Amino acid sequence: MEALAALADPTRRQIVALLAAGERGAGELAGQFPVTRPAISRHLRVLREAGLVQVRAEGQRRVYALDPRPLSELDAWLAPYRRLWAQRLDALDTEIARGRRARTQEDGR
Amino acid sequence: MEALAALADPTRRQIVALLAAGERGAGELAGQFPVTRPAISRHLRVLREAGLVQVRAEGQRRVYALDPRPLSELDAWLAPYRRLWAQRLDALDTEIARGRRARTQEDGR
DNA sequence: CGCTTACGTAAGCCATCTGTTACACATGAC
DNA sequence: GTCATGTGTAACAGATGGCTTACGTAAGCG
Repeated sequence: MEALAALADPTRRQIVALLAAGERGAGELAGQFPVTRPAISRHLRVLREAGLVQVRAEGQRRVYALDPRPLSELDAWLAPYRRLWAQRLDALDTEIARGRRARTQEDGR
Repeated sequence: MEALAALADPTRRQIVALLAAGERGAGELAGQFPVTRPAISRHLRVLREAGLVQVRAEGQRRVYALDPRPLSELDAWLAPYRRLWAQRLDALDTEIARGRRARTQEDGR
């Protein structure tokens, strides 16, 4: 789950979102953000090391592409928790009622 | 997506995993980790501020419970990307073959 | 009332992260 | 070759993060 650390940064999430729409060159990406190009270069490095993006050289340009596999891993990590909110949505009223009843008894309120 | 930053830390992910199995007191949680209790207290604070856990006082104990809503948000954030790896799984063989041709000349499967 | 238990918080230390400016180094145009 | 273009890296400053050792505080017990 190294991807989580990479995705913790908002700029990197935006980069990922941009790349989801298609490949882009490094400079082209950098132009979308209010920070300097080296800063974006670093972000790209982090994303690369997390396996979230892949680069290929195209002449003097570096073209970045999203690699969705770590996102898929994240999805898998999330899977076991899904029943928690599914349950909550399915039986919202009863869950809340049950919880409130239990609390009320305990608190004596 | 503040939850992503909270979940970037492995200890906090473990806490979340523990709480997925049921509520626990702060000390009980701290006992599961090789760090000191104040460190866990801080982690719990971060999780609380990210909305991932809720606390209730039970006498002098603080009982923590997982709140799955931020996880659900994370799931929603992830949703638009799902088509990417679904697509990729379809064409996995070709993708991998192309990527690895440089290293392995062997091509059995 | 003390004393213990179960916590949270404050202060300080060190590592890591993010940003900047300055620089190195290929690629392409001439 | 010379110069511009595209991009990564180095070095540094400032902020943030996580850990530890005190310390504060409220709930229970005698």
